[in-house]
Amino acid sequence: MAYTYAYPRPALAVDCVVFSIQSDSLHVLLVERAQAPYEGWWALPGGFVQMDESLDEAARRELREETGLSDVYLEQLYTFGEPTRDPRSRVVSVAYYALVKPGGPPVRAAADARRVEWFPTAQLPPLAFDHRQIVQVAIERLRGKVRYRPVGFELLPRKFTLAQLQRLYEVLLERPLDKRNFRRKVQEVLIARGVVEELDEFQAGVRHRRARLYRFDRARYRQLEKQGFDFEL
Amino acid sequence: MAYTYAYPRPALAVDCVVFSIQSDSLHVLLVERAQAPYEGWWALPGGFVQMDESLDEAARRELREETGLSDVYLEQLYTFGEPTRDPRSRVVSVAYYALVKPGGPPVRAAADARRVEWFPTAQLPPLAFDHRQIVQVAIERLRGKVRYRPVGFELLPRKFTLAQLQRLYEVLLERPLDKRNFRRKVQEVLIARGVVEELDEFQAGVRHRRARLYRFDRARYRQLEKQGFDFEL
DNA sequence: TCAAAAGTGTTAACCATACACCCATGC
DNA sequence: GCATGGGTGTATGGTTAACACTTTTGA
Repeated sequence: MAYTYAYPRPALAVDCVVFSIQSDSLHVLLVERAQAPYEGWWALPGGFVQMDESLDEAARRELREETGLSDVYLEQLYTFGEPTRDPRSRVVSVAYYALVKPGGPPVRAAADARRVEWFPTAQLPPLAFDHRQIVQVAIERLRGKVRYRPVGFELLPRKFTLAQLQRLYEVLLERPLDKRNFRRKVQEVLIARGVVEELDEFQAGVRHRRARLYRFDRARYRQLEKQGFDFEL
Repeated sequence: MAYTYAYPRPALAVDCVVFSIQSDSLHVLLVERAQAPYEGWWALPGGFVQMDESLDEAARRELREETGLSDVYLEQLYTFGEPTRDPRSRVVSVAYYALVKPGGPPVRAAADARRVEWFPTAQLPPLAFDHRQIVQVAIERLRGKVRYRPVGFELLPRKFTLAQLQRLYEVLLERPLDKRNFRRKVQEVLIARGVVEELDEFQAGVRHRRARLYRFDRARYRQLEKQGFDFEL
């Protein structure tokens, strides 16, 4: 089958910058390309948009097909369209970033991906196309967003301790936070307003005092967000 | 001439939400479409991306062709790609927003545009496609951005008074600001650091005390931005 | 001389920051 | 019993917010 148009069209792709936290540092998921161009190079998971799916759907589909991931937090990042960003031909790519919670099923390579692996953002291998730049933009966006929106919870397990939450913020903001001030803030802006729920459950099996567990209430947050809820660490 | 591909491709367009301030309220520039679909409807200026131009270039070209505007502040907004957003066929649109200073050459209709007109954001006519939604997203982005980046200056004349600057912020933030507190803040965060330059010039021809004029130093801001300059009203 | 907007300081409330010790648990 | 991280309150300095009158100009 072939498709013919009166004017030339760029190809349209999506690419995903998938973040997770591992051993207290920010990681990105990369796939090793099985095909030219850049065969054998590491790249962002992604691929071409199909005619009957939205851009968000395309991003989710490609993620599922190439890495096995589903149920992630996904948000559009930026659209990259320099005429020469793909050596073959004009390809415009709508980039997304995704946040994944630890403890889900492990990633597995499939489709066009030979291998799939998590890399710490501080030590990325050379990347195909302009993917290095895309990762850079995604990191900046994430760091900016976390200051005024509670996206960080998407990087934690469903039930988490306040120490985990604090470490997450320290990793993302790249500065140490005071434990007591952090807890007071979380208490008054998140717990008091019901965005974070204090559970009657505790850690188990640790060789020190067990920490209380908490849960993020996304529905409650959405509700407050509409009323102009001003989040700030 | 015809162009043939092995797989179908969405068409790729750009659309621009052009903002200006007029009589103390935020306006958007719309064009009346000269062609189907939505012939006779108001729409955002925009059009299809050509193969040899970047997305930014496409946005600037379309703005120039349809409205005569050039030399505007332009920034990518979001990419809209619902499969049914265009009734003819699949069209993905990379939306931009632009800020224009008052007092430039007047806009003029050309190319596919029958008329060009400024509308206050509070009273927009029915818009073609999903352009109403795009405008909505652009307004939210602008309101958010102005809180932590000095984009507002792109909506003021090159030389402006502090009262104009304050009115601008009041329009964008939708709340009144205290004159003395506002001036102190501008003094210590912008003037003291050289981002805004105090001129030895004053308004003329007003029937009250003449206000001092100021100028935004974009180069100076760029320089500080790299060093992690924390702007905040 | 009047109307209209420019320009200018002080005080009180609030918020952010810095800081140190006891508690519970598993080994 | 000791090592490990969990959990808790207060005092200080800095920032924000509220507030009113005098000045300059053109008509």
